Amino acid sequence: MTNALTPSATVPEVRTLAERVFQQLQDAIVRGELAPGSKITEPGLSRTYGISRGPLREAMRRLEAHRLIERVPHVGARVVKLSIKELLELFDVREALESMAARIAAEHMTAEEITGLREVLALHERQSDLSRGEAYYQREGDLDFHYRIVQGSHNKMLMGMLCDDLYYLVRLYRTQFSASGSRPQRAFVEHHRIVDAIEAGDAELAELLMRRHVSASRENVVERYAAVLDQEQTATP
Amino acid sequence: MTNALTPSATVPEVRTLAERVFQQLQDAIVRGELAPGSKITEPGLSRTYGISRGPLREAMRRLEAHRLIERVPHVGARVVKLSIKELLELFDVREALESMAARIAAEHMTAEEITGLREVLALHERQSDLSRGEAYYQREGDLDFHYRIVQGSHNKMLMGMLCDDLYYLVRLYRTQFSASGSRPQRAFVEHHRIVDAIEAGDAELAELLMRRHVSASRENVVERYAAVLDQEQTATP
DNA sequence: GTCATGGATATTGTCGACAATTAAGTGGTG
DNA sequence: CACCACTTAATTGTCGACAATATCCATGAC
Repeated sequence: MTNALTPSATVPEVRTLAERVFQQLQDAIVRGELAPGSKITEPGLSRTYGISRGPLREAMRRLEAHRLIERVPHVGARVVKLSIKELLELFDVREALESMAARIAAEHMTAEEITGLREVLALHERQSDLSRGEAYYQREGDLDFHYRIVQGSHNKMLMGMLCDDLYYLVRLYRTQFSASGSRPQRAFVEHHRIVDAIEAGDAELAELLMRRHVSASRENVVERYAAVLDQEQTATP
Repeated sequence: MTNALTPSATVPEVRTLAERVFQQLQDAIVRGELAPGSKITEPGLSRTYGISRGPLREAMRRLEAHRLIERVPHVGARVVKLSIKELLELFDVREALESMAARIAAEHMTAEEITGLREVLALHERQSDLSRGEAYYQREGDLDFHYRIVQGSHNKMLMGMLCDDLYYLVRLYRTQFSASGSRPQRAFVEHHRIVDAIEAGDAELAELLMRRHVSASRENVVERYAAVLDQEQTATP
């Protein structure tokens, strides 16, 4: 299976210009090269990527549909900038969808898929031993884990919503809030328990554990955000 | 509040051609005027709606993002045709998202919104008394109810996913599977109980009830589908 | 000094034409 | 009769130019 987390590995089979520039823009936004909240103009991007405005507009439409940019008619487009409120909304949606995905995955995941899931877990454990505190890979690994569970649900609609839309926002939030890897080992334990439940075919438990897992991640964000606010308070009174 | 279920009432403030034709196409698809699975071509639609292909393509991109049409590069686009499998997937997603919406709504819905919700319920009850078996309005009313709860969550991401995307698919499925209103009075009771839970601020209960409500609706679809299959079996052995 | 008004400028929206690709129809051959 | 190659037609992808709209800035009035 190709690693779903590296779409930048240019597949030669990109059929259309609009599609290619869409992926490029998506990548640039998620990586933070296009700053959140910054205005993007059609002539500018047109020059940057060396294409006409036609395909570019289609790419922007797709970005808009994926919630990576926001457009206002006759005004322009800006890279999305998640507020803390919107970030928490994102976590609520994730909690709902991913817990459902875990439930269905527990019922429909194949033995091979479960094996692959365990391998991902082992790989992450090794990486976390080697480069302790190397948050980036941990986080990417975390998303890889969630990725595979969603795909294990074999529910195309779920896969589309989570893998094609929300997970790009999740990665964007990491760059935007510069979220370093927190609560590392605890997340590992939670991941293991979720896989155990899936392997046992215990749909209800898998759902509950995934729900708690996402919820805990959400609470972690809330705490970190509160800490940042508190620090700003004391720093500039 | 404007009725969210009648987007056909042409708002004079449609800023752009692409947006207008997008709404027109969306309406035509949901109403069944464009048959599910039928191929739609750009020159054809361009002539039909009297616009050039530029804005038309943008409208089609939006329709694709909303999962109302499916496109293949260099080949063309077809109106989406839900299989029974995809329909059930849709219900799974609805169950996840709407139960979450009910939970949040129980925590954040204002008194005015709850009053409006009760009025919708009363209206439906009157309509169901008057025109018994008039499934269409019952079903539209059902969606109106769900609509308001999602909006009561004040979660823009949830609202976008459900109201802007999934509910159009739900309406499409009705035309496609010619789903007449089944289990009418039972749904009413469930609706009432959900509102009661929301009004009491009981988030957990509201979530549970909504989950059962959508799940029951899903099971109803499964039964009806099985019945249709069975009928076809006996009819043409 | 502040606010309103007007025009200049840049950006977005729309259009028609050309190029690239696919699907279909036609003819020929084993 | 079936199958394959080629031609042809239609559709999609892409481009550059023009029109419509919003933003910005300067000017003037109160």
